[in-house]
Amino acid sequence: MKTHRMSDQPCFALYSAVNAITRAYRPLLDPLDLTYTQYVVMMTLWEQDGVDLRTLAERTHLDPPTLTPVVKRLEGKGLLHRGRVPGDERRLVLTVTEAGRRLRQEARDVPEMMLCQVGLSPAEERQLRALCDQIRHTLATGRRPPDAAAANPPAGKHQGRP
Amino acid sequence: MKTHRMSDQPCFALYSAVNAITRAYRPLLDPLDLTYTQYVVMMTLWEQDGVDLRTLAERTHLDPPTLTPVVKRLEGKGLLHRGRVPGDERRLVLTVTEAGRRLRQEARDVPEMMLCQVGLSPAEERQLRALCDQIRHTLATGRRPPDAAAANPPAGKHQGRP
DNA sequence: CTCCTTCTGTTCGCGCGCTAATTATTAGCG
DNA sequence: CGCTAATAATTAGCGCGCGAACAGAAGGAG
Repeated sequence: MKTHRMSDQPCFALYSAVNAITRAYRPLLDPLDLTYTQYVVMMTLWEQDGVDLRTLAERTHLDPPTLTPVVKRLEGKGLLHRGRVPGDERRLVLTVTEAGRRLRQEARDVPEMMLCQVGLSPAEERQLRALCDQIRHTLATGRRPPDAAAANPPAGKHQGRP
Repeated sequence: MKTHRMSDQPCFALYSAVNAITRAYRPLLDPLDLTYTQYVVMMTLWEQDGVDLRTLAERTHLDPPTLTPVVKRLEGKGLLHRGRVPGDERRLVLTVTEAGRRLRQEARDVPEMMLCQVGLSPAEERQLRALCDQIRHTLATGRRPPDAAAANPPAGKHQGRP
């Protein structure tokens, strides 16, 4: 019988690391009056706004029911505008306001400060990002990406689909 | 100016991967009537019970205010007992019940099924665990572990402490 | 013994993150 | 045109995860 110790589980390591990162982000984001999720949403909209809620959900990998209250709070802070597509009253149009663009300048050093706090080398960052993206992709599609399947055979016998 | 695209941020990759993992765990844990956090707590107590809340908090890397309602729900399901140290009414003693031990058998395949779903090779698992443990340790102690500091110089100039 | 400090656990308040159900609007089809 | 199906967003309900404030028991100095 294998160990099955909690500390040996990669998922638990990930889970604990993310909790630690969220704690570490708080002091950086408190001066901006943002939570980490709100920061993720703003960062996504800074890249490209004028999108609807579903598009935002796909780009953040979050669900619409999670995002609805988040964007409402961000609208309440005056950082974005929740409009509707003219001609289709169902679809939202999320637009960053002038205040939201100003906040972008205040937040411009956050990613680099965060990277330094987690203390990874550039090579380790790339490794970690690749592994996490692979996990997310595998779980989202239900199978491994074809290129990784050849190079790195998975561990056990409980394949999700044969 | 560097990219600062959301998809380039290792922290965002971690955050999204953990959300995906939590979603993936749900169908595995629903038959056991456990959430992922409850599963983590039970797994930790299966390793060693008879501990107090602070010890459980250290081993799960969670806070007492998070764990109090979790262990109360687990007690409500009859999986563990919340007693007090005789002679020190402050300290809890968390003990797995007979039903809790039975659940351990039902849950014995969960870790392996989970590992297969995330689709990592054993080597990738080790890499990921090492990176996550390093992040958590760095953020918890405020500096990098001495061995890693020599081998992998960190990226930028915003060192938390000089 | 009494005050005061320390330690353990709990409560409070807020913001996610998700599933399921609901509402409102549009598209499609006869 | 009118009915139905679809689509987009929201609401409802639950369980974290955490900082801050609190309650109560134990320990220690005078």
